[in-house]
Amino acid sequence: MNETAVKILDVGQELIQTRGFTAMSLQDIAAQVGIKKPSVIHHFPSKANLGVALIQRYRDTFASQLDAIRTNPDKNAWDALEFYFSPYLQFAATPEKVCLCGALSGEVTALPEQMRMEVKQFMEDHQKWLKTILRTGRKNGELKFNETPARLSRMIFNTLQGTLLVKRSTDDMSQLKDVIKVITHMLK
Amino acid sequence: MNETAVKILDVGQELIQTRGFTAMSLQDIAAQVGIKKPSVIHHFPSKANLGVALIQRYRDTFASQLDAIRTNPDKNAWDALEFYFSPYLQFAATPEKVCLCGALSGEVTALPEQMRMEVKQFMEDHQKWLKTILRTGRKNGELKFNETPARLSRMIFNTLQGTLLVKRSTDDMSQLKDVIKVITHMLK
DNA sequence: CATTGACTACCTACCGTACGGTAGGTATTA
DNA sequence: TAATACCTACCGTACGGTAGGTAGTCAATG
Repeated sequence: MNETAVKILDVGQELIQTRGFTAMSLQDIAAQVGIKKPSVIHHFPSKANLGVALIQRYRDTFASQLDAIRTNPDKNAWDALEFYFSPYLQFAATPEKVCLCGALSGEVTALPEQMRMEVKQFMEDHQKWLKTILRTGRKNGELKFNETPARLSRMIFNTLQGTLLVKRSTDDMSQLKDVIKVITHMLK
Repeated sequence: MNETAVKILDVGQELIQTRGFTAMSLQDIAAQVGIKKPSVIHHFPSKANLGVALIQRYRDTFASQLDAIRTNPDKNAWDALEFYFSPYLQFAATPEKVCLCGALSGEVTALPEQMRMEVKQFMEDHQKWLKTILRTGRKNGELKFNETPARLSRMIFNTLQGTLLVKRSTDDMSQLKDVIKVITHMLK
């Protein structure tokens, strides 16, 4: 993957996170990268293909980072959770960015099927990772809660995703801080 | 508001809830209503105007129903909450429908400003209503929780919105049921 | 060592399609 | 007669994508 292709993915991802896939055009991407529209197609054979590549990269980046912290014996459950919250806090610090897959979830039925599958996989990955952290964290006595880890992991993931979207729509940064506080209290 | 205009709003709302605003065309609406595209414009001067009218109607319908149950002395906090959950459960029972404003939240920055304002107002209305229910419910001893009503109302609303979107993307109905269970346990 | 051929990255020019919206007309009703 | 609801025909624009060409890189070869 060469430099231009990476730039295309970067710009495309940012545009989806801020505007959505349907509302983003190849022309928009080309302009921000500094090339012409057909050159985008030269690197990715279609918009759908670009979309898939972009989610895959996003998924992989998360997967390797989350895996690293999960298997690191120096990191406990609270370290892992704090790490997990950090990208949400980073998105929320911008005026318009949300999670890539959260952004896509609103128009998921208008997406090519391969993209739908990637979005689904992303969500299942994250819920599964959270479930593992919750289960082992409770076993170690670091976390305390009465729900099943499966249910609680869904609650946490869905809340964070929903909160980013609501935060952007209401332009109210305290949404995310409030929600993370509640989640934290639920685990003590 | 005549019959055709109402049908246009109905179809438009359904299309946004299932596909999104950007991905929905006036032609799509016309076809499902059984008229031609310029006739849609005859009833609503622009797509943006239609979008605004549609959210306003959605907001008003919720507002009057939520107000009715809030001020009804025969209904307690649990009645109100159960009532509030019901539309989410109805949406989740379909394969593709989410909350109108949840659907729009993913592409909010690509929307005309008036629509953005309506979406924002919807979310603030709902969070405020939930806050009131939580506060008075705790005062009456019906609900028990340690968070502030403000924080918890945000958590609940954002979770329900996020869960509908995740449910549709993952095609997993149990997402919503799990989350409602967790919310219920949090209030007991 | 110079020439060639294959490959890559990028371009201009263009295609068909679909979009939101307009102009202007007809039929119906009050 | 005036207003409403609807139509056909059309406009300009923007979209995703294609065709075909240019300039540069680089390895193989006479």
